[in-house]
Amino acid sequence: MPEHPTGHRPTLEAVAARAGVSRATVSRVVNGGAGVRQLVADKVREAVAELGYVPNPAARTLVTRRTGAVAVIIAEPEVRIFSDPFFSQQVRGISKELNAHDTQLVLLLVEGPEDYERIARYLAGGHVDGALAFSLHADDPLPAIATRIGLPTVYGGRPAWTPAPGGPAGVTYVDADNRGGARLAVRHLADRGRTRIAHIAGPGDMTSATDRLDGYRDALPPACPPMVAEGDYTVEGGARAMADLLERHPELDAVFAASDQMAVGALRVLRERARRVPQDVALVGFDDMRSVAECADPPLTTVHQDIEGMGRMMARLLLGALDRDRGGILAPTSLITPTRLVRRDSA
Amino acid sequence: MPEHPTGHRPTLEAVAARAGVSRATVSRVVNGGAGVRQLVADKVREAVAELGYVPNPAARTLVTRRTGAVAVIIAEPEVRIFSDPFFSQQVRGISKELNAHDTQLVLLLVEGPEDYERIARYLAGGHVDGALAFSLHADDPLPAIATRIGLPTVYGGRPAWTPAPGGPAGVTYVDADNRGGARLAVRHLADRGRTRIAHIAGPGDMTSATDRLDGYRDALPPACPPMVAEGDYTVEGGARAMADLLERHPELDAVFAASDQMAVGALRVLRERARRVPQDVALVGFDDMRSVAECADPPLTTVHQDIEGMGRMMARLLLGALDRDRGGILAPTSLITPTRLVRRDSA
DNA sequence: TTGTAGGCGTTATCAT
DNA sequence: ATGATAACGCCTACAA
Repeated sequence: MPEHPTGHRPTLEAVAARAGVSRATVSRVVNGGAGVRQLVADKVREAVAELGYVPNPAARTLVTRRTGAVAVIIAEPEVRIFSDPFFSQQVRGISKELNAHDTQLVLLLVEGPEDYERIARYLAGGHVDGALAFSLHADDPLPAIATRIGLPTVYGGRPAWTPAPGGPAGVTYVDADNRGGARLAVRHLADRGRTRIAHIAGPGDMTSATDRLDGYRDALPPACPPMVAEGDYTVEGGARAMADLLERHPELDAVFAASDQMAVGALRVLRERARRVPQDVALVGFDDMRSVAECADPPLTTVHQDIEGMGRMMARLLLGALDRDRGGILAPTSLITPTRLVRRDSA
Repeated sequence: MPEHPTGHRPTLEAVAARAGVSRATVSRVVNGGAGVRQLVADKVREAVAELGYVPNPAARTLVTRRTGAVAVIIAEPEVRIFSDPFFSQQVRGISKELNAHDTQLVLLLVEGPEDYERIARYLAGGHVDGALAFSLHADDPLPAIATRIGLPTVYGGRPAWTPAPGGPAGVTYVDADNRGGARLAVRHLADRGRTRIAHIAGPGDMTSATDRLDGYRDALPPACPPMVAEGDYTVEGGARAMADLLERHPELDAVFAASDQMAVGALRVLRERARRVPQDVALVGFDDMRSVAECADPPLTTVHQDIEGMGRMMARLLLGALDRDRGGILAPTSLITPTRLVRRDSA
């Protein structure tokens, strides 16, 4: 196998010379080889192998105007991305789908507001053919940037400025059925005979949190008054919310937490206050992060969502738009993936 | 602010025409503007702004032979990457450093052995100027690929085929002082009067695990017999190892676990067996993953390492080599970052 | 089916 | 200090 650790790599020209054909023919063979005689094609492929030829992507991009890369933009405060396997899974799904289409993943981590300028410049530069963006808060400048540049973009999770699922979106996004999943959780609690069902909600500026809160309200039995405390999707936040809830509503007999992490925090506080789970207080989480839910004590009953699958869908949607038309008009579609309840021991 | 959602973006040519100068001058201004009269430079910058000109990276790469991107290659079985904030932190450190140098991060996730062909092709294609690679097992094909292609590469964690730290490396890598950290942990246990100190080790084919095991052996008091069980860095693995240890050595009064995750698993088993922590069994972890160590019950005493810092160092080493010489001979250096003990309640 | 030739947008080497 | 002009490596009409 030829090597070119230093010095210059062979070009189309070199392969052409070696195979005794023109550059055009080599190009055809390299790009699928339609319309080239079998015999000639074989000769070219041989030359390619002998010389260890690899196409120069920059040159290719220059003429085709396609980079074969998409950006994955993750803007999230440290606290979450550190402790949350959520992104890892979603990125993994994306990566699988992109790999299958020979497309590269350029990771753009947003550390602070000042980064958006850099990111805008990058996207405007035409380094990538499209973008996948996550967890946008209401004031996120990214959508405006993407729109201005005309960059096909798929969002992960319903963007905050978007009407509730079902309504016209204006953008393309993939999300779990947060509201439906929350209903599942609360209904399960009610079915188990609980009548004082509280909710530990996520941050009010995230749609996953508000959608789950809506689902909680939907499914709450008429006789049960809403009891809600807001956390921030972290273990600590869940613990604080639980303490708050116990203070205000000592009579509660069930809790639906909007994330497994918060459920774990709640678990800790409940144990400290000597409330048994599930006997005294039944608890249901959300996310079904196995490393969290299964290892909790007791293991968490929780709402499962296919995170990796959502990542794959995002990539698929984008790739579809990319090779359908190169202008990149992405039909505003929202794709909602189903959730289901996973019963373990906490409820 | 001009937009080019569709149609063609302005080129150097257009800017030159608008400013009434040559392409060469515009190029100079865009690239720092040395050797151009102030007046002319300003005129050019104005034209750039008016037209919303952004350089075409492909064209630039074609002639400079630099992409301004580096690959981050992560090869790890699902089980870890899902539950481990380790990579997130390291990637974050890398991202920060790369951003500061206007360099892009291309993420290459290795799903299986069959992926190496794809990755080799990608790296050989000259899409990136260098690579950062993680957690290589002994038989990983990546180093051979990187060497063959002549791609400057920095490794995260001592590669398995490499002699113990201190010896000649042959490659450049950044690692924590695993051995020293393990000594810290065991010494702390001994100082607290423990005389039967066991160890839950990580996978035998990872240097972080074997180095920590070596450190355990180093610091073990002469009177204390080595008691070791192997886990796999996961909560479950830690639980199994702990159960195993208790079976074989019921007399143990302290445990040093090679990761916080495994320590959490151990914690669960100890509680099930009614051994109090730290009274009956003192426990020290490794990693100081805050989300894990602080939230454990009791909070874990553990060995801290600066994971994000390690990521930054990796990037810094690579970038340094990249703009020092463009051939990319990276002096084989190993950089070992210090560890320290963080005392909480488990020991 | 194959070859010829032009151009993609930039940097870099010369002159001037 | 500035401007021509030649690469850089590839794709793609168009011609043969």
